[in-house]
Amino acid sequence: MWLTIDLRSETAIYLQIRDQVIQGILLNELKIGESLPSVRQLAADLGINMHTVSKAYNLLKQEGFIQIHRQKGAIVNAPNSYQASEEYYEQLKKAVKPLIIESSCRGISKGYFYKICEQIYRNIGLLEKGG
Amino acid sequence: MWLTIDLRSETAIYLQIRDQVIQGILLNELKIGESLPSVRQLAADLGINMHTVSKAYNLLKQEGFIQIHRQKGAIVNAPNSYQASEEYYEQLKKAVKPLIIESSCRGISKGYFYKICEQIYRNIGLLEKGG
DNA sequence: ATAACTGTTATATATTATATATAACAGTTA
DNA sequence: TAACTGTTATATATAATATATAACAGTTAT
Repeated sequence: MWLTIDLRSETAIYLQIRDQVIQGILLNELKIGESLPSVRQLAADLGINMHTVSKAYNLLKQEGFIQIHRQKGAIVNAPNSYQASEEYYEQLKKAVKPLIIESSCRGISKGYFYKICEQIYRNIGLLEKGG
Repeated sequence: MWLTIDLRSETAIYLQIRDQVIQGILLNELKIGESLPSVRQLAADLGINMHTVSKAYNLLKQEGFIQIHRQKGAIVNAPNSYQASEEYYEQLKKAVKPLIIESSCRGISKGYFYKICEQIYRNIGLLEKGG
């Protein structure tokens, strides 16, 4: 299973699932039209409650990443369904800003911040399959 | 007062205070050795509870940004007290990574992501005084 | 000395978010 | 008919956040 969770993490379980599904889509581990495990199946695999998985799936649906069919289950959407919107740009800015402010305050230069980002991008690139 | 809070924000009040104090330090609105308002004073100004302010101050103390003296109040530390540590680098990476992953998944290129960061850095630079 | 101010501690309460536990429902598929 | 979907409902537990009072111990100004 490509999905793992950390029960001791400060990040809520349903958000960990959400983030990893998004990562799976980016890395092409989850392809367009592909089905995610059923809420019961994934919950059993991870040893958590069904409703926690359901919460993650519904969030992903609300954000456009997947569709949920009553019978077919959760299916990965095409990229146009979750293309960055103006609203998302603002949300992203609001999320990045305090990180830049604190890191700057702690003496991390712009160049070094970008270096850290480069590491992350490189790390994603290495994981990415079939470009 | 240079500090404002948004009660409807998803960000906890005590974290909003923390973030703005850090921003104040970065922008030199708060100088080394300068005192922050007392917990009671700031709470009254913001129309919130004393303990919420106290929680923010204690977090800032724990992170090295300020010192708290029983009588003198909360005093801004010198930069060496909150210089980025190896632990902080890891924390920063962990915070930035999901943002890069989601934005990439939503079709935002590395170049555009940096453009957004540039906007933020420029915005900070414009606000910065006597840098 | 007294009053006014510090941060701290303690106790109690309320709300919200997160997570779990069961159970049942309605529809599909084998 | 049996086994599987997501969904809905109800109930409970825990933790985080925020507030409300009250008191304590030490400093500072009057």
